[in-house]
Amino acid sequence: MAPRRRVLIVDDHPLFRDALDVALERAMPGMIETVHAGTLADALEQLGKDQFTLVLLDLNMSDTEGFDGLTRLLAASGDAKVAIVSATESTQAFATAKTLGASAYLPKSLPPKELTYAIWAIFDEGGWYPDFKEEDEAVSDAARNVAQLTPAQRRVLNGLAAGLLNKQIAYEMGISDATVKAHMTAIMRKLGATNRTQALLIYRDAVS
Amino acid sequence: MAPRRRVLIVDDHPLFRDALDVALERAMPGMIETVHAGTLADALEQLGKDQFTLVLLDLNMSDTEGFDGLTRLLAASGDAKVAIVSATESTQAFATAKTLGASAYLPKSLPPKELTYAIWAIFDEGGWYPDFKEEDEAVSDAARNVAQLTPAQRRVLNGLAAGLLNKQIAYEMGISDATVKAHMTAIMRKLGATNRTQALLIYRDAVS
DNA sequence: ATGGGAGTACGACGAAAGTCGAATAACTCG
DNA sequence: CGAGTTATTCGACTTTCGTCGTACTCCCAT
Repeated sequence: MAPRRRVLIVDDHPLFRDALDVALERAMPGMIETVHAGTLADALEQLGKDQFTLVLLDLNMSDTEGFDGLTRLLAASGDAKVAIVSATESTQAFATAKTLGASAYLPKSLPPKELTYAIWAIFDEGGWYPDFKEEDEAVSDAARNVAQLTPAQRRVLNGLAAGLLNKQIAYEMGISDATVKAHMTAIMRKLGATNRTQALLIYRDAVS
Repeated sequence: MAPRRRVLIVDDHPLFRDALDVALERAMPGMIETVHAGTLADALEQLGKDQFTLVLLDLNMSDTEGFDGLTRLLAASGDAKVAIVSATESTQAFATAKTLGASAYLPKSLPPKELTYAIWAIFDEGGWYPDFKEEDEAVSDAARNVAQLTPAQRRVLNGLAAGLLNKQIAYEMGISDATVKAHMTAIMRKLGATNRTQALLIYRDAVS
């Protein structure tokens, strides 16, 4: 008999966490033990306390916007695989998640049967992605550039994508705005932009 | 017998102008007289000289980016209807074109038969649009806000969407950067943004 | 004609963004 | 363990942005 699996479900919507619970139970009855986390902070705390086999992360959380949470979770997850659950289902989003290191990408629109199959694939084959062909060079370029940002830079970039001032980003991150500016400079260099507007355009292109 | 129709084809790609020529001829053999324009400046000049029944405008021209050309053309077109021909086919683009006053929107991917039908519809019913349901409130809101921008403001906004500095936009428009800033302030007020980053996000949301 | 009301244009000033250099921590690799 | 690399942090300067007041034009409505 296979070992019991511990899965951390990270989603700010309790109903949706339950839905994922049910889906996991249906896919592997009695084999899975789940822990719920309603915020990213919660999730990171749980990961610090216990070992998990898999983390299911909702990308569109109020706590953490975009791919910021993914990298932070990946950094803290140790051996656990991280699977994205998201309402957005563009090939760019798939590609970015894959490049960043997510093991799977489960669109919320996925039919129950395919979801079950995807869960099997995650445990048996190490991952699962929707069918998509790797996009043209330009798109992968942008995604690759975004992928090589550091966690702090990614958080700054998310602030930018929310239309925030450096000062506001600094407050949210608990650092000085001088630091945010330094991060912003690094971001622009890595993305090949000369100002924040261009950086935003490139970023939107990569993750849209 | 119906009167002869004069159509102005505005596209910087000669091959594509010819293709539209052929499509028009196939839809209404012997009924249509066309004039070609390779740039927006050309088109405006032609509109000044002659009367036209219809103007076919390519949105993605090197001369004029985005919906800026559309409003300028609408202002100069007098009685002529203006139909958009474009490679982008998002509902937002349709909605924005419609709100700005374009009579039709012809995606380049349109099959020949439907294109023929669309041309008939433009002349007989006054317009044609791809099937799309009016999007949720927020999107229409953004489109409506973009629609109420003045021509100069629209050109500034296009510069912003290209990632340009105010100084660069000023050079392209042949005005001082102080004026560009004034336009930018007006744009942000109309779009409900507090800085250029937010303005860009709202704009991208409206026309993506 | 004359008085709004837009639209466009500009200068000046305070605020925000971006650059440069430098210091500290954390991590890797021989 | 020490050396080198990278991430993060910040302060000081310069450049760019955004606001405010103002002026000029055009239009059209009373």
